Amino acid sequence: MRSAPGGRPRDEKLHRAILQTTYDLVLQVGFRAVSVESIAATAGVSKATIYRRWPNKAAVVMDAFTDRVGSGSLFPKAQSATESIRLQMRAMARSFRGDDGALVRALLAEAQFDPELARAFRERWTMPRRKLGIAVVEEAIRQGEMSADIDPADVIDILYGPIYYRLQMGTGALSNAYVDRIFRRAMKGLGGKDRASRDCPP
Amino acid sequence: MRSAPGGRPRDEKLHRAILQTTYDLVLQVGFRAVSVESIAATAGVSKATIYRRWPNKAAVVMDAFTDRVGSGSLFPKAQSATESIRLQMRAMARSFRGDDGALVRALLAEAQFDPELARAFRERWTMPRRKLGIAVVEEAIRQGEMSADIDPADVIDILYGPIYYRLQMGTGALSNAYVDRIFRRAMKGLGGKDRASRDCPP
Amino acid sequence: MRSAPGGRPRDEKLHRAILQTTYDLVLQVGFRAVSVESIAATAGVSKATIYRRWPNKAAVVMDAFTDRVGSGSLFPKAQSATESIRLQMRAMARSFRGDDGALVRALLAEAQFDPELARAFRERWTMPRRKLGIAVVEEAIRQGEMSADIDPADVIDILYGPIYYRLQMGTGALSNAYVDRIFRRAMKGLGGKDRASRDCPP
Amino acid sequence: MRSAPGGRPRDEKLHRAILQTTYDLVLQVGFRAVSVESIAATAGVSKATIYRRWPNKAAVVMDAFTDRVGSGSLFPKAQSATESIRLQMRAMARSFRGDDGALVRALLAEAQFDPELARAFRERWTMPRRKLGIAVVEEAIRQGEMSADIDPADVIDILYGPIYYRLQMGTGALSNAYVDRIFRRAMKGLGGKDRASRDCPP
DNA sequence: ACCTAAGCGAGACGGTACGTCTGGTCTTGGC
DNA sequence: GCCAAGACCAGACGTACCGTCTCGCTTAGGT
Repeated sequence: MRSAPGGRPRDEKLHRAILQTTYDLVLQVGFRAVSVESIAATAGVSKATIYRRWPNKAAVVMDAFTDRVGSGSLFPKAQSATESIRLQMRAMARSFRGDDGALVRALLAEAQFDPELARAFRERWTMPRRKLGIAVVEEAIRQGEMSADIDPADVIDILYGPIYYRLQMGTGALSNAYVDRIFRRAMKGLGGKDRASRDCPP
Repeated sequence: MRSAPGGRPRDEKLHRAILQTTYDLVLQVGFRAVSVESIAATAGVSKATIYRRWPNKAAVVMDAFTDRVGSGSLFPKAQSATESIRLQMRAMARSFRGDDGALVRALLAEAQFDPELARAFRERWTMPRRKLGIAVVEEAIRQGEMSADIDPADVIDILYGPIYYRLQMGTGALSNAYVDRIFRRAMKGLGGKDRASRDCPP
Repeated sequence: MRSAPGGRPRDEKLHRAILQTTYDLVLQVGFRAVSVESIAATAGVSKATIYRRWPNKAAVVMDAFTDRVGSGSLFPKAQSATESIRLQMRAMARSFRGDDGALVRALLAEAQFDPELARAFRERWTMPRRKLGIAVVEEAIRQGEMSADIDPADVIDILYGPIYYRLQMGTGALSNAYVDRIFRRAMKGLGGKDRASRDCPP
Repeated sequence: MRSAPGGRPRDEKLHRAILQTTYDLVLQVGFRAVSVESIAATAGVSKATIYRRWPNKAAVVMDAFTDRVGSGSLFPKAQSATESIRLQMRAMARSFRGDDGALVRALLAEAQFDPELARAFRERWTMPRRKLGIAVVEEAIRQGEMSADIDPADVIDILYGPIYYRLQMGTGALSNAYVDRIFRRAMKGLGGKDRASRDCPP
């Protein structure tokens, strides 16, 4: 078994510089207006260096983004699991109101045209968050805060679907009030007075 | 006010031919791969003719799409208002599984980069459906099928958010089963024990 | 029978501007250092406009060159046909000492790597001159100034071959004295005193 | 004389391997299509190793070429000095019809853009051959086969100029017949009537 | 029956970015 | 200290679309 055959290693400083530049550029002028050429020029790097490391602009931006946001401790401690979820929803909405919102919108949009990016977005943004969320939901179920007969993944969809929906549709602000309303309503259910008789078709 | 001094009127056949060609092309090769040039060439029309009528590709595709789907009779008759909503959710999921899904994904994605398209998408796709949906929700409330203290718009977000979420995230299939699960769970609420006894007695 | 189907005609001013710019650039910085990009930038023209009209840099330079030199009245009037040839050889040598020399060297060199350019060079530079030269040689033969049993094409090769040779090899200056020497010697023949007996192998 | 101060000596095997690879590659795909990278890759050598030994591609090819052809025994023995020249012209034409022709064309062409290569080509190809040729011409003059009042260098130009001319212009094949015609005509001179009676009596 | 404004096809144009390629230099770690 | 490997900067390549424009031709209305 012979050792690796040599060759100059990639320059990690460059990596960081490119991602930083990319992040800044995207926020300044928007995803569409950023080009690989502008990233290269701004970062003082040749285009080839970028294409050696990423297949296209979207991949660079994806990296620049996930480098930033990480996948860290997302669910704040709270009195209960459900309360932790509510706070996390608020935190996500808040971040969507800022720079992250623009990036998530752009990346999620671009992913609709680029299967590889879609995969990356799912693996590096969506799924880590879903997994954390599902764990908290399971805890909530264990604590009896949520029904036992529930699929945790559905809970995530019901609670977070509306947030992404507003982010993209622009039907209204992603305010804390909105988040709280959605949360409360989803917890209580939409059904009316005598709902028991109706919402359980045989 | 002077009268129009003559001039040749727009050719309506062309309009239809262009939209038809556009629709077909987008389905064949995808939104990204379609260019105004390819539409013009395929439709046997000059680029100028297209740019005389639409500001850019997205607008043409938007027209081609809404021309097709209309905003017609969306909520099927059913035993109850809530049941009508459920059936409509199923219908939307079904259409999202087909060609419409690809188009809605592409248009919604593109709209993230194009405020004008975003406006058009909202006005011609999102809002008509929301309005119909809200009306049905209001009817449901009147009938006591849904709580009186609810914002109908939130109901729409909670029920449809998850559908768009899956459409774009690709976290799972938009099956009827999924739709039913989301619907039932949203109606019942996510909350646990203390309400479980009322929800679905064995 | 309908007329040509329209379309915007090429802008002739642009054509001239591009060729002029190209010519100037090549003389300033040399063939190799000129790029299509620099031509476009200097001429205030987009790259696409150049590529719409020529397949590559060499073709532009070829055009720029032949546009300049034309294929005009090359053989000056003189007392005799042979004298006309000598004067033309001097004229060519003189032009090779100037800008044309650099261009002919570059184009002939580039043509060694580009069959299409080679064809163009032959058709637009070499052959027109050869044809004129051959006609004058034929006149010389008619006038008894040159042997009757001679292939005029060989005469051109013998007289002009050395000029191109010096142009490219750099073995010496293309002076009038050199041209005259080559001309006189070629006319008289290389053979010595008793050459008749030797240079006609049976 | 100081001893070598340590350090690893250059690997001569590598040198030969690189030149061999280069030669083969150039013949296979042509001078233009060969890059230093392709030579390095094919020879299993790093680019740096090549750039450590030669300044650029042309220099490598130049070496690969002269390594092959040498400057060896060029003028065959013959009955007379002039006949030796004729046979050498044939030999050169034959070699130009083969692989060497392609290489000489490419190198001479490239030399038009690269003064250093031009110098090398002159010193290692052109001048050795010219010197040998001039010596033979001087011998021919001593033997009375050529005029005494002649510059041997001009003889070389007149006889070999046409061969290079055809090699590059592509105005016709470099056949033995062509060579013989040029040789005979140059020996006899192009001039007409008054000398015709002396030249080749029937 | 004109007349005239506009529609139309064709396609040239200035721009801009793409992703690829090569040239020549430099760096790392093994031998 | 040479080597293979290969990262790096620089910058041209030729292509593809964009959205605008100009050119002549055609075609309906208004008079």
